[in-house]
Amino acid sequence: MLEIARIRTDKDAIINGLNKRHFDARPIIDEILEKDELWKKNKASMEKASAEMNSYAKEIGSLMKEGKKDEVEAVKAKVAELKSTEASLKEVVQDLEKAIQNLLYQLPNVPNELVKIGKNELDNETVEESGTAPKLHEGAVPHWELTKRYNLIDFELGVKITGAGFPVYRGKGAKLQRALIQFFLDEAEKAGYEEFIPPHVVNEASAYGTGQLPDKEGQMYYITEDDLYMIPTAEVPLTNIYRDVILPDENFSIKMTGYTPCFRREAGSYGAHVRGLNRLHQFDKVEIVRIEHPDNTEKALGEMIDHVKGLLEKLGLQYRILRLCGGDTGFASSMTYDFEVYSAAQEKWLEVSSCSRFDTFQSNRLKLRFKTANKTTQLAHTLNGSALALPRIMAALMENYQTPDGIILPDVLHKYTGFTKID
RNA sequence: GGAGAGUUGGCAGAGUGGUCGAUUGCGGCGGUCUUGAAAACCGUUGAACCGCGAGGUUCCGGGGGUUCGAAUCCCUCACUCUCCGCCA
Repeated sequence: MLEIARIRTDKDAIINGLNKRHFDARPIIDEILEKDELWKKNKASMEKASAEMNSYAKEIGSLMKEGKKDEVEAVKAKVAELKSTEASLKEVVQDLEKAIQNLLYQLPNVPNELVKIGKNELDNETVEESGTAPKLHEGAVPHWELTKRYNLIDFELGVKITGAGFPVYRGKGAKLQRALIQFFLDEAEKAGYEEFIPPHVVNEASAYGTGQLPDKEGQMYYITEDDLYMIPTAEVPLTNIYRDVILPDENFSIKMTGYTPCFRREAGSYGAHVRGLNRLHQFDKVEIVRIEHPDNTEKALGEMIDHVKGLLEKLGLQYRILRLCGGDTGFASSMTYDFEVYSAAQEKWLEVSSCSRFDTFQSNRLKLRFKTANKTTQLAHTLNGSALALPRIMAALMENYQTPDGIILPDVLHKYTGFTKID
């Protein structure tokens, strides 16, 4: 959520920035500013009435002590009028606050200056590309054939137990998945991230804190009986660790990681997009989250990108990095880099990671602040990225490392899996 | 699931209708003393909003009510703890 103070001072910059998303913010911002002016006016009158009432109340207090009953009655009469004035002003003020809040919720984050104008994924810029596509043998097949051939993942069994999009991993498939999680967590720890195992369901306040609510309500599984949401990513519980926190000074750089399953309803997709591991309702992911001083955000994002690159290089997967255009950048993000690995058998790029900076968009909702040198409070910056999402990594590993004799795993995984080959 | 007790500032913990945004202790910060440190002593120490400022308003779990006046009384919701039951 954008800060109202920033809208007051930087109106034009915000409107221009949001144009890069093809989002016309002007009508909303004009309405916000108009209501904001009214709010200030009414609030000032209301506070003036409150101040008068407070002083009368004190006066009554001292008159009571002196036992001047009749004078008390006279003062009470004066208060009665003020009270109804204050009550009606209060109603106006609260209505305005609610309306402004609702308008603010509609504004996405302002894209970073590096972000290019654009409508959708076709306008994303490729900023880096590594290696070349592996040459597969004659008769190479997509991962959904391989999972069946080697009995690694049973999609039909998941349908029986739960429904589409909830695969059952078994045997070496389950082990490979667990090995990758362990590998990713170890690498994150080496890079200085503290590991957490957070709750997999969160309350409403947490879902608001990171911006899943109110914009993406339909994306999350909702447990009505207890008013809880199943997490769509570890970003939600991890970032919310710092909800309503004021860090004591400016010297901080908080680095967290966590493995969790992620639950997404993902309504409205079909066909090849959801085939096999390409899109699931439940999948595993290791997430990295950072809370940074605004001066350090750019550097932090760079480090996260380098970390993800390192993982993909160790796994020997060809990848490319995209800087998302305005229209494709997530609602809360000011800049997002997507990592895609090349799936040789499907002959297409699969998104395996997304690293984003949110600047103050999340921290404003979270009330995540730090104390500056001169004792004021300032909003911190939040960032997060996948390092990495498991299903498409699994898919790419299986497809790209397949041979006529089986799937030969990259060296780095051997100590985690306990086997080198799936056949 | 049943019964009871709670929720106050970074923490501990007072406060049951009127100068209470809140006694006190610890912690933090500044100072005196000291070669330095500790101890002792003195001072200081929550957040949000409006305002150039002076200043004002709001916040004692959330919401609502009673009252001229609420941390304090009433209603309601949430959460925490204790005991019992059930159970990994």
